[in-house]
Amino acid sequence: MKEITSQQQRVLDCIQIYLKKTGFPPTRADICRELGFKSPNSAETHLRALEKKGFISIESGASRGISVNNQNNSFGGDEYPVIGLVAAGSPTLAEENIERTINCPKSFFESGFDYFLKVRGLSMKDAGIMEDDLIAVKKTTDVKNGDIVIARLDDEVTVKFFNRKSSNIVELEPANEDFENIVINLDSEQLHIEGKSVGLLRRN
Amino acid sequence: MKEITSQQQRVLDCIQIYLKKTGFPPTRADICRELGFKSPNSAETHLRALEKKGFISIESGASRGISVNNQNNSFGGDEYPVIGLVAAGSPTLAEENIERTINCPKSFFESGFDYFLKVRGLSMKDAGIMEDDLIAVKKTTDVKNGDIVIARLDDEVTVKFFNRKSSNIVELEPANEDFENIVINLDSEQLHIEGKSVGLLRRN
DNA sequence: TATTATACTGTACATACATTCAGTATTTTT
DNA sequence: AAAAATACTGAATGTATGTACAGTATAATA
Repeated sequence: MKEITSQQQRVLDCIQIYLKKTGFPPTRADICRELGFKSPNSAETHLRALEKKGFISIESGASRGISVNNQNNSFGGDEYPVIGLVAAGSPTLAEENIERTINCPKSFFESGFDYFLKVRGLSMKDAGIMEDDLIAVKKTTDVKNGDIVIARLDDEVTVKFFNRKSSNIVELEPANEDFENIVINLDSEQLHIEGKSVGLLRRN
Repeated sequence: MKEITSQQQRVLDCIQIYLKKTGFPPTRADICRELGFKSPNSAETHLRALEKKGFISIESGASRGISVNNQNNSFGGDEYPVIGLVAAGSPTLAEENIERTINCPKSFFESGFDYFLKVRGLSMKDAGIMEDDLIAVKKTTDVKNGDIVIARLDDEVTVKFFNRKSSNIVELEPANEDFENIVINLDSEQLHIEGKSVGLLRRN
């Protein structure tokens, strides 16, 4: 792979952006429109240069027959928000709570998921959940005993094991002996199940 | 999303396969060729039906202007092997050691990685690494003290903290008080560093 | 029973597009 | 100093391609 010029990089970027936006590659005219060229041959020569250098492949005669050879791009998946687990306040998908996004396929965690929750504290450390880990959360209220749930009590959001003791008693159990069980009487207290953990992602 | 007929499913599959193979969507004629239709209008009507039902979008007038709306496909990334951490034997990429593969972008773990290693045992549990977790391994021998490394002693492969005590003494430290440090004298013993952990993936 | 959706073949046509040729100019390499 | 690569404009052309129109036939709905 030879080195790329700045203009060729612009054209390559243009192709990638167009692909992500529309789902199919641009025509020569599309590239001209995006980059301000006035002749389709401007795009053509850049494309041929990119092909010669190995960055793209061009199917001869086919309209929009451009494919980007470089496969380590993160295109193709969705952007999933990373939400900080703040001590107070619910983990909503409001923009101000989104720290950043991560690109990965929806099917990455088996049952699908909705967002990543960034973990604070060590209350679940014996379950292998450490500070700054990202929990893949599936929004659901359908949880079973033993599930790791994202629960909200008033404005406090927490990650704990779910354990229904009786029809009106739920225990939220940490996985760390330094922390106490939280016993909730549903008759007198409000418990919101935001979702449950379906996976975990840690990036060193 | 209404229900799809079997023929429409065939056309949709055809589009996805064509996309994966070539990087751009098929023409009506391409679909006919793939599925044995003799008139481009056969493809056209199926496409319009798929559009009406919401499975695809069609950019009017644009050649190959088909985009698949369903985004939970895992296309676009690479396939990374998952290697079982057997008590004896090195974690090679030989086919017999590959349990399965996972599709994700190379850039998913910041510095890039080479394969997933499936964890056996709890020797690193206080580092949040549990049984059956998948460690993203980057093949390298460039490791620093405190890195979690995949090390091989004779035929024994293990995941531990790396700690170089002196020029010829290396300690491999577990993150579990039930396990002992492994002290290696490089003068008398062979230590192979297979790589280091750059991330972790857990799927419930 | 009439209507709509599905599932095709076959022909035709305007235009969307790739591609070539002819220039001009600057920079880089040999 | 010559050659090759880069970076464009502008015009021209053949064909690749979307799409409409005209049929035929069967199954599913209303």
